Amino acid sequence: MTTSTPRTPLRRQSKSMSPAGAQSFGLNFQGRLHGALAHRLGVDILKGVYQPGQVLPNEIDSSANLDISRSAYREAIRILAAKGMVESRPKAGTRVTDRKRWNLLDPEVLGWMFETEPSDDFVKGLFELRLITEPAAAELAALRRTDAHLKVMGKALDDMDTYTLATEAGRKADLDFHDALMNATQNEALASLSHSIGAAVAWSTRFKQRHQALTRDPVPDHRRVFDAIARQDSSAARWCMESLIRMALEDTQKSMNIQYLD
Amino acid sequence: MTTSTPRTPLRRQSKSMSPAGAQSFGLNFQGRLHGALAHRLGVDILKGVYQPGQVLPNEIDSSANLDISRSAYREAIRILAAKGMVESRPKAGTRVTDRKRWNLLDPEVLGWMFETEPSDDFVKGLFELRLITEPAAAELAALRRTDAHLKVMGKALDDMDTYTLATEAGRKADLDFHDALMNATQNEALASLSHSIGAAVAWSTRFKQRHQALTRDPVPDHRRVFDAIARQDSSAARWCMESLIRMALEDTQKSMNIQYLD
DNA sequence: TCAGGATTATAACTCAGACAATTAAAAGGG
DNA sequence: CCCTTTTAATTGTCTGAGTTATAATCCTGA
Repeated sequence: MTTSTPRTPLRRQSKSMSPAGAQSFGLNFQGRLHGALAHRLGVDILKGVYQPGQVLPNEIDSSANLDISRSAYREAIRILAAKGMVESRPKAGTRVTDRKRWNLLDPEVLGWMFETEPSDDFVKGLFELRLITEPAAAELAALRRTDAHLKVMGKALDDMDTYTLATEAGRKADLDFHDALMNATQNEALASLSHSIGAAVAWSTRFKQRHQALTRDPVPDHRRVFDAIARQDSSAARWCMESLIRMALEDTQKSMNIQYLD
Repeated sequence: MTTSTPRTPLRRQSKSMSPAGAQSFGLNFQGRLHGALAHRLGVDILKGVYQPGQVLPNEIDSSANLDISRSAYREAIRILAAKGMVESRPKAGTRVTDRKRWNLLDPEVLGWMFETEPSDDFVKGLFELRLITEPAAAELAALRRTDAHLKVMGKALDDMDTYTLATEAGRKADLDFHDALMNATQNEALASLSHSIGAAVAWSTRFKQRHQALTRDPVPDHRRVFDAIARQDSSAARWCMESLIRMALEDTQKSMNIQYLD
């Protein structure tokens, strides 16, 4: 029990068959060792396996234990450092930074978050943030949208209808809709934020799907938002978006708390 | 003129005197080659020296031209990739990703943004985002703050008063105030967002300082927010925060446009 | 006993050169 | 013209060495 065996084989098994299972399912970063390791370490940090303040074993030992080269290991650490999760200094080692410094809104970090069961508080916080930003965004979109934006949103809405949130294509359409809406706000910073949150929401949607069949058809809610934006009714857009998010929150909470109640 | 000379000497000049100038002034990442390079490339991408879709010269040539090792170069690229700014694939090379995928709210990226004169639109967008999130945050803080939060905020406020925004200590106090406020909201995601934006605001404050003496004493505005939160008056907190940001926006715009007008 | 400066040991950092794996693009075959 | 095979360019990975920064220790002197 001296050498801990890796939980899942970090690297693709020598020359085995192609792993269509994970690769095709939105989990990118596969096939690159440094990415895979960053992923694993990131998840471990988020799970608390490595706690803030704790220093990781040094490069030599770590890479040896993981049976990868120092280069690959270092690149993984560089990725985590770029996301504010670790900090390396000569002689002092690499230590997990304080939680406040983590870039929780980084799309990849959010993805890692939803890999495990995210804490109830965090999900609530995320929806709270959505309730703050997205209605405001809808309002701006209603004021600034062009016909081009409208067309993209309409297309996405139709796609959501034909496929559903149960399919990958449907979830992509959902993302497209929100992305187009954010583009319509003409605010890059806001768009960037919502892009991140959107990714997280997509993860949570998958999460919901796993735990219970989707209760509600989300398309009508979306269409109300769309219509309001189309007729440039900013206050209606705000209100409809708010109600859309509240619905989603309700669904999510139902599917999450179901394991706590009874 | 075949080999382009580096603009600033990426690496510390062999054994010259210590560079207290930059190091002590909030510019971290110095002294680490990969960090310095990521910084330079990041700024170049943001400036449009490398445009989205463009592929960078390959690792071998790049590292040779920059006179650094491939490892250091690769780690720099890994950092940029982690921030969504580039994407590498074997045979295809490393290309600058679409602007929409950049993590503009990453604190480091925001820092790079303000390194050069950021576009007027971007700054406006940032303030728009502040106007959306921070009043809402103040409202939540008023509802959820504990005495401990209040104490920290009060301390920061006093510090802002004694030092001013003209000093590093004063700007830090400003950051502390906003950070404490965000902690009071008990919303990690919101706090993470505001931490990023706060960093950007600090940069823009420095920017303002460079171009004109600060016109207004910001402490009274902050104190009004503080008082509202102290007495748990959520709507007042929202309103005061909104007005605080509008003032800051006004100052910033004045100092930015001054170079266009006459 | 303690403060401050020199020393040391440890970690990250950088380097060089080789080989492997991936894949876009070209070549070839039906 | 489409599909398959080959090729070649590029990133990815590995190894092993030396360098540099710095936390911790030791030492000196007050």
